[in-house]
Amino acid sequence: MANFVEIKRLSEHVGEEVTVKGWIYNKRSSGKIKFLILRDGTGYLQCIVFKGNVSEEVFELSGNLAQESSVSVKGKVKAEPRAVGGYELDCTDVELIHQSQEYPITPKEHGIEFLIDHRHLWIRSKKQVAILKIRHRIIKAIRDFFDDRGFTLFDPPIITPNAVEGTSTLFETEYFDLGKAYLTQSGQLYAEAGALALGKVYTFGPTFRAEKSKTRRHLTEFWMVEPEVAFYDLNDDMDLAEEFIEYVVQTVLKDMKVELEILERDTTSLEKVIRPFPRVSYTDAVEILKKKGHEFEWGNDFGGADETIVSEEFDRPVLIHRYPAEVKAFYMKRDPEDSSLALAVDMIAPEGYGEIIGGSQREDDLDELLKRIKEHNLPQEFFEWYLDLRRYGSVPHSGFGLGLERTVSWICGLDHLREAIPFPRMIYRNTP
RNA sequence: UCCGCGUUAGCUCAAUGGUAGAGCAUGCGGCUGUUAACCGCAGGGCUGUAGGUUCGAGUCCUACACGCGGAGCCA
Repeated sequence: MANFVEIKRLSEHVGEEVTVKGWIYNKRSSGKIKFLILRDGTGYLQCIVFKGNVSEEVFELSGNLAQESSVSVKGKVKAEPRAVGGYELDCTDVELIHQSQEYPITPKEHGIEFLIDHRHLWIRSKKQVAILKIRHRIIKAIRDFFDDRGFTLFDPPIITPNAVEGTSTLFETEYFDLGKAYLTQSGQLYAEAGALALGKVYTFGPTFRAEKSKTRRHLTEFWMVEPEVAFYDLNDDMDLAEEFIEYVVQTVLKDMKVELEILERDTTSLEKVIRPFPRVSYTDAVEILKKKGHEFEWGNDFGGADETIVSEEFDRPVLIHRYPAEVKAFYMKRDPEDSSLALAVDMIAPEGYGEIIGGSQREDDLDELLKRIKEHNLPQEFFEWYLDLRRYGSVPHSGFGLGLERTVSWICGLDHLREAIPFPRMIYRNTP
């Protein structure tokens, strides 16, 4: 047991003399009294340094502490409604661990360019700490959800010899004597192999897209969860996605109230994320667009603006299913009732956050899949192992991918994905 | 790749074509309950780069660089 107390546990020590270690978040002074706001990653604590209660040296030191200096403070814990967090520390001693140099991120406003240049320090700020804690809670909720339902975590390779979907551009690398290799853009094909081995699996890891996307909804490196289940059809897949999103959102609402408040997130929209979610076919969604006076030609894929317009019809995430096969990936199964449609589903988050889930029932027929690979001009030799899954006990199976940062961004109410991950990787930035 | 906007103090921003300014941060001083504390004083500038127009350019024009936002693509 360490010899200091975490700020979030101070309520258990009212009246006691304790030691707290942390960093100077801010300070104020008024003659013979100084207010040090300490942060330690678990919370914020107002430390009172009265002249007379401490030695002359400690009083002077308290006035000279630069922002973000690290200190160890000793004092008595008091309940104090005027202080942040409801408790404060009546200091008897302040020990300097390290005097900070002039800290670049001041308590005033900063521009995004400056903040992102100082991302390694920016993550110490109150809102960023709240976001990163919510991100962690979301990750845990995701893992709990699948673990509790008998899924096995199945880690796909990150280095792959070929494009999974063939549509996006990939980060390329030389792989010893074997020639070009690529950073994965999806673990899905491997998850399918896993599902036929283990029944229910999910992958959870980083994926990479070298597309020159330059929007608030894109990162070049992002985390994705991809469940894949044997014997599930598209409807089962949608049921799973619905239950999953409801669980994640409601868990965060329940456990992360303080952080959501720090972010000033209006949670009324999140509170409505309760099953069942509306389900509309692509064709119906096109009708919604037309009805609202937007020009749209059946057969095109939805853009971000189109998604938002459709989602505004509903008060919770909406599932759009059965897209034109033309705009979807080669591995998606065609709708037996209309072969021009793919058994695909996207989930669109409310409030303009766009697509957070993309999934489908997979093509399980060998000949159909061979035909698609040819149509898409994909190199069949790279897919032989994938085709084997259709040669040896093929079954209907389905899955989806959830973008972690988009989910974090939506739940936290962020206006850009770059704040949803500790160190974002974007087209014109790979530092810090 | 395309379209739009921007670049002035460490940071956030002002400044009719006519002497370069404020707040925060920093330093010094004041204040016994502050809440992005407050009050006083001080230091701090090749106005992104290179050209051009003009008696005179932070301001107008051209090019370039960098950044931000959006489109396409997608999670």
